Parts: sequence; structure tokens; C-alpha cells
Amino acid sequence: MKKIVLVDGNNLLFRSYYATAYSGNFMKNSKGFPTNGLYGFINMINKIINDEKPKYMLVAFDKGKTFRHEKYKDYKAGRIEMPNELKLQFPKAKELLKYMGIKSFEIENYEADDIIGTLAKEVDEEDEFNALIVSSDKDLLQLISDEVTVKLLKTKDYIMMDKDKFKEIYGLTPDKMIDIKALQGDASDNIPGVKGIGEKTALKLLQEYGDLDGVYENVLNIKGSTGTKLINDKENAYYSKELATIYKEVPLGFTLEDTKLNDGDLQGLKNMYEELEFYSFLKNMKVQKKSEDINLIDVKDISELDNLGDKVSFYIELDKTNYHIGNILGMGLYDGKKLYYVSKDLVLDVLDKINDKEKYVYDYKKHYVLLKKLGMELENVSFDSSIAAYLLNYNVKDDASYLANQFGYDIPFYETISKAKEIDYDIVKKMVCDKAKFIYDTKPQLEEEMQKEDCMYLFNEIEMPLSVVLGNMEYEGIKVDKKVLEDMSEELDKKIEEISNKIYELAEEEFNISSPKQLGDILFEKLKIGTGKKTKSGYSTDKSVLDKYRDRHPIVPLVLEHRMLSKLQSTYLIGLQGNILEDGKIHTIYTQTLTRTGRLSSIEPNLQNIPIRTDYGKLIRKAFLPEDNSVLLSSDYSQIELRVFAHFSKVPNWIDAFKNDMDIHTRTAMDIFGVSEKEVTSLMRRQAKAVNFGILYGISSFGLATDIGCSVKEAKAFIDKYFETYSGTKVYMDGVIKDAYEKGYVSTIMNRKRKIAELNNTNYIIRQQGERMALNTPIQGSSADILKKAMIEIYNVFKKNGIKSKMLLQVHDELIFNVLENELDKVKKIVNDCMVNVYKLDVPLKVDIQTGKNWFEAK
DNA sequence: TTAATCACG
DNA sequence: ACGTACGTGATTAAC
Repeated sequence: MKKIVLVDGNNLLFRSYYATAYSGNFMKNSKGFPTNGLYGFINMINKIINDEKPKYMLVAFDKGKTFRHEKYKDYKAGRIEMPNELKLQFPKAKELLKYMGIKSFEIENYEADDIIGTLAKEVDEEDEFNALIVSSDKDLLQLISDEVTVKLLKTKDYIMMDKDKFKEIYGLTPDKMIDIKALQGDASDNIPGVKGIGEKTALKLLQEYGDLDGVYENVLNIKGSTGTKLINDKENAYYSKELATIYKEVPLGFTLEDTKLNDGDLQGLKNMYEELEFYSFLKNMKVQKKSEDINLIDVKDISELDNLGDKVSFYIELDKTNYHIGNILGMGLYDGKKLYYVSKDLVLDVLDKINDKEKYVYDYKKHYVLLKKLGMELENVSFDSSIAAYLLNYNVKDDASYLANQFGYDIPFYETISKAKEIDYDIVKKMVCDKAKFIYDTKPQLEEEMQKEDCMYLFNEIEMPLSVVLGNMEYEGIKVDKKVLEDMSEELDKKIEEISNKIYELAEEEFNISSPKQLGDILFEKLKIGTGKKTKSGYSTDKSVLDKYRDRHPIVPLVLEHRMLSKLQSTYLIGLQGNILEDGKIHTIYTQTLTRTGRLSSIEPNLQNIPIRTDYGKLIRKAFLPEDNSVLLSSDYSQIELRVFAHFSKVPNWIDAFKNDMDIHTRTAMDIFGVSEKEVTSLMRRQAKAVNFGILYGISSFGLATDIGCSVKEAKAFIDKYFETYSGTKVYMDGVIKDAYEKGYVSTIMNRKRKIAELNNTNYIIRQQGERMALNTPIQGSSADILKKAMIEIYNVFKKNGIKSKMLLQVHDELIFNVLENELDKVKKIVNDCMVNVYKLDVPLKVDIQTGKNWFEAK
């Protein structure tokens, strides 16, 4: 016998949707597309396949309902309209099934029940198949027969319902299900039944009289209210029976044999998981092996590489993701013909031998730093898949397997190694070789895509050379005085305790001040300092809320101070100490392939958010020191984003202001308020500044209002006035948005592209977010492009002139250097000249340089 | 693992 | 009438 599994697709998707759709806040991907239903749906489908291992399977979906009764209209009217978030997920579910190799079927005017009923009938009438129906809908139990079983889903488990089980539970044969429904009704399906008769009475009646006809033949003998109820609702009962009866004559147009599972489309499925951001499914996918049967050569002696091709790819796996502290596990090497595995002891020898060959890699910077630590300068790397993929808007992670999987490669994820108790070198071997092969084989495709997208300049002239610059910065690290951090930490401990005690006194109880929940209860329930409600899980106690209540109760400023101090303590004073390596330095890692705008980010630790805005927090910078006979030099671009905006929008007054090195916010205030420079008050300047920044972010009246503390209406008037004064801004911004909608992406001055899928979202709010991204990205991204290019030039000039001073840090619009005292003048000039002249805008670029014997002073 | 908070540009 | 500024990372509490 062949087994066919018949799945009620609507039922499955409904269930998983409503299982997680609580409070309207459910699972979505980063683009805002709802995915909660699909997630459970896929889980269920996978589970069915796993448990039942069917060869034949069909998933049926609703597409309307047959008109089989004049009261159909009422029936339909009683159903609640499907939420849009759920509706959107149906096409995806069908697409997923197609990729999984599972047939799905829907047909105008019929429900999933009807399709399943028709197939179940077919199964009954022939001899080759038996069927298993999967659903949580008891309605389908009427289809049970010798050949047909129903797997009735419950919240957590299921019941296998065959004829015997049905009899055991209901005391009837399965075909009586419709008679049960006729009497009992079904509120969820809008089947009225007989008013006042529930399951118990229905079953009792049917067990006694057989079926609905039997009940009504004897209705006069039925005593009590039940009899009356039956007589009153006779019409409804027969109508209900009709409604409950599953139609079995759907014109299918295919045979049982046609429901055989096929290979599907693995790549399509991966792409879909990628789009939906179902990484767990992606990870667990049983995918085809693409690492075909190339012999893997275990290199025992470097002479085995004498005949290696001219162009090779390689990949080194480490025991930790942080390559400053990680150890080599092994290396894979591929020349387009043969795959080589190089054990950790031979890695340096092998790379030394091939350093003059052209090399491709994934994560150039990681390999560069790693080898530099081992005393080798990695050269002739011409291609980095991670950077190429990043520029092409692929989703890039630090594990090459993620990208490889997007290209259809079956390479286990890094966790396979890192989470195991002991390193399995067989897995390592296969992994590094597969990765090397993946890098080599996909290079042509990525390169072609980059050419098509016109981002070869960005790749070859910016990102690739930048990897080396960043690698050197990371390798160099910055010296940190642990003692300074320790002393400050000790002092803070005392302060925090003092403040805590004062807070407990005022609150008249001890509680965890760091718990927003507990704090919210104290402030708003016990002390009733206001009605500031927000968020689920309780009251919002963030800075903006607390600032409003600052004067309501003496506890509030204390809480704010506590917040600030404990932040400094935990994240910076304690956190940073843990990042000091044996050389007494902190070595961050710049993630070069993460941000959507082209900026860098900094991790382990993040050195791009060291405090500066508060006097106390700023003191932390005293711990960051230069080397002997050196000073720290900080050079930052003055208003680079506003200059870029002036360049793009071509507002004459702004270009004029920057050309004359005026204070741009003062100039803006002069223009909008129509006053002279002397008449600009500090309030006017502050407001102008807020609008200027708002412009960079894709302004909204609400956002501006919260920032400068005025009404939304006033903010709107402000913005209108601004657009009127600077008509170029509006024209420019409208142009960017129009362009973004047409192309689906926005670009920077160096043609860095950011795809913005949010612009296609059906949700207005998401689209608006997309528009703000579209407005901000060219500005933030172009500024990032400019500083990146400047960094490369400075690095090259240093090298050419034998400068020993080093670039250490990058913080979005500023660079920090360790400068030897005897090179100070030269370095100042080089840094300033490179940064100012790196790119010609319609406005000049300006750089401020400061030096000091620690980072605090150099700022 | 996620939400809330806050550090930076 | 919607619910809002753009881009990041680390820590903590609470699930």
C-alpha cells in the first residue's frame, strides 16, 4: 500500500498564525513582512514528513466555497475577515511547498476540506492507496474509513483517529460526524445546529436513534426540553447537516499518483528562508552536496604544492571568532583543480610559499591580522568574497558558511565546531576545504555582479585596500592604563552605593534600581510621580521619561545619576578591563561588512562609543594612552554630513556658508528667522541645529517636536519654513525618494548601493521608514566613503614617507593616531591634507586636529 | 533569547 | 489616522 498524506493547508497556517499572533506584535522579518504563520507552518510540514515519511503528499488550500445552499450568504457573513498579515503569508506558504517538492492545490469555489474529501473518496474507491489526513478540524473526521485515518492535531500533541478510535470516543461510526454537527453546531464554522444542544446530548441522541433522520422520526418520544428544542430548530438541523457535509466531487484534474513528492528546488527554498530570515531552518537544511568528489590532499610537505596553479583560494578556521585571541585549526586551499588541507603547523610555511600567487579569500582582514601576528605580511590578495557580497547587498555574517549556503553550498555552520566539547578535525578539514572551494568557484559570479552594479571601484580602490589599513589598526591596538580604570571603578562603586542608599531611603524599600520593571513600580505605583505609561511589560523608565519628572520627586535625579554611573561602571570601566590583552592594549575588530550605510562598526570592544558627552564619562578617555615618546592625535571632520548634504542639495546659502567657514547652525538660524548674525540667540541656534540634524535623518514633525520640546504643530511650521527658505532641500529630498522608489536602492558618491525593500512594503509606516533610510543613507554613506578613502591615502603616504606613527582608531568622522613626538608636525600636515583633499565636493572639507598625552586631552 | 536602556557618530 | 527621527554595540533583567 502507498500512503498519501493530505494536509489542510489553511488549517495549518491559521493555527500557527493565531498561536503567535497575540497582542498584534508578532514575528516579522527585518523588512516588516509577517512570518509568524509561516514559521509554524514549515515546522509542522517538516514534522509531518519526518514522522510519516510519506512518498505522496498534498496540501490543500481554500479558494472560496461552493454555493450549495441558499443560506450560504449567512454562512459566509458569519466568518471573520482574515487579517492582512495572515493573508500575505499564504502565497509564500504555497511557494515554499513548491520548493520543498510538495504538491499544493486550490481551486475556485472550493475549500481545502472539499479537496481532501474528494481525494479521500478516491482512496476509498481504489486499492493502491491509504490516506492520512492532517488537521485540527474535527469536521474532517467524517472522512475516516478503513483506508482513511485522521491525525487530529491538538495544542501540543495529536490523536490518531481511525474507525476504532472514533467509535471509542463518540460511540458512533465516523460518517455520523455530520449528524453530530447537525445537532451540536459549530460556532467557529458558523454552523448553527440545534440551539441548546451540546456535544453530550447530541451523542446520546445519535447513539439511541442512529442518525438525524432517526432522531426526528422519534422526536415526539423525546421528553423534556430537548424534544422542544429539536422541533423548534428542525430546519436549522438539516441545514447544518448540509453545511457540515464535505463535498467530494471537486474537479481535481490530477490523480493520486500525481501527488508524489519531487526534488523541489533547493536553491529556491534557501533563498526563501533567507528572505524570511528563518536561519534555523537554513541551518538544519539537508542540502545537496556540492563539494563533489574532488580528492582532498592532506598536505604533509610543502613540496606537494610545487605544481599549484597561479590563482588560489584559501580559508583558515580558528577556534574562536575573535582572531586577536584565536588559534588556527587548519587551512583549506584550492587552485581550481585540487583541494588541499593544510594542518595548523604547516599553514605559515605554505602561505609563505604561495605569497606571490594571486589569492582569493573570505574575510581578508581576519587573515591579514592573523598572519601578521605570526610574523607574516599577507600579500597579493585580490578578492574577498565577504566584501563583494556586502557591496552587493547579500546578507554577510562572519561565518563564510552563511554566504556559501546562499549559493547552494552545504557547509556546516561554525557552531558545529565551536560548540562541540572537542575539536573534530575531520569536520574542520572538510569545512575549510569546502569554504576554499566556495570562494574560488563563486568569485566569477560575484565579480560579474559587481561589474553589473558598477561597484568595482569601491571594491578595488576602497574596501580591499581598507582591509589592510584596518588590519594594521587592529593589530596595533591602543594602549590602556588598567590602573586608571581600576581606580575610577573603585570610586564609582562608592558613589553608586551612596546613591543607591539615598534612593532606597526615598523609596522606603530596597529594590533593584537596574530593573526597569521594579523601578517603574516604585516610581509610578508607589511614589506616583506621574502617569508616564508606555511599552508592554510595564512602565517606560528611560531617560526621556525620567527627565520630564526630574522636578517631581527628589528620587528622579538620583535614579538618573545612578543610571549614568552604573552604565559607566559596567560597560566601560569593568567591560574594557576585560578587553585588555597581554600586551596591555585593546585590539578592537572593525566589522567592515555589516552596516547598511557603509560605515564601519567596532566590536569586542566597541571603541566607537567611548563616553564624551558628559564631563564625568569623558574621564574614561584618560585611560587611553600613546606609546613612549608619542602623543595621541585626533583629527575629525567638521560637520561632514551637513557638508555632504549641502553638496547634494546645492543650497546656495549653505555652500556660501561653508565656503566662508561660517557656523552652519547660526547661518541656518539667520536664514529661517530672517535676522542678522548678531541677533541669533542661543535658542534660535539650538532650534536651527535640531532641524539641520532632522534633515539628515529624514525629518518628521513629531521627531523634531520631541527633540526641541515643542508641539508637533510648531515643529511642522518650522519644517515648512525651512523648506521655503531652502527650496533646494525639498527638491533634492523629493528626488532621492522618487529615485529610490524607481530603482529600489539609493547610492552614495562612490556608488555604494543600499537596496531598500521597505519601500515595497504594503504597510505605510514601514514605507515611511524606508523613505527615511533612503534620505539618510546617501549622506551617512558618502561621509563614510570619504573617510575610508582618506584613511587609505594617509596610510599610503605614511608608508611612502617612512612615517612610524600609526593610525589607531576610526570613529565615523574622526581618526586617532599614535604620533611620535618628532613626527608631529609632519603627521599633522599629512593627515590634514589627505582628509581635506581626498574628495572634491561643492563645499570645502574641514578638519580639526588636537593632540594630547591621552585620549581625554586629544579631544 | 529578547527587550529595555544608554553609550557613540 | 496612522506612530515616527539615521546608523551602531554592550549590559542587564527577565523570560
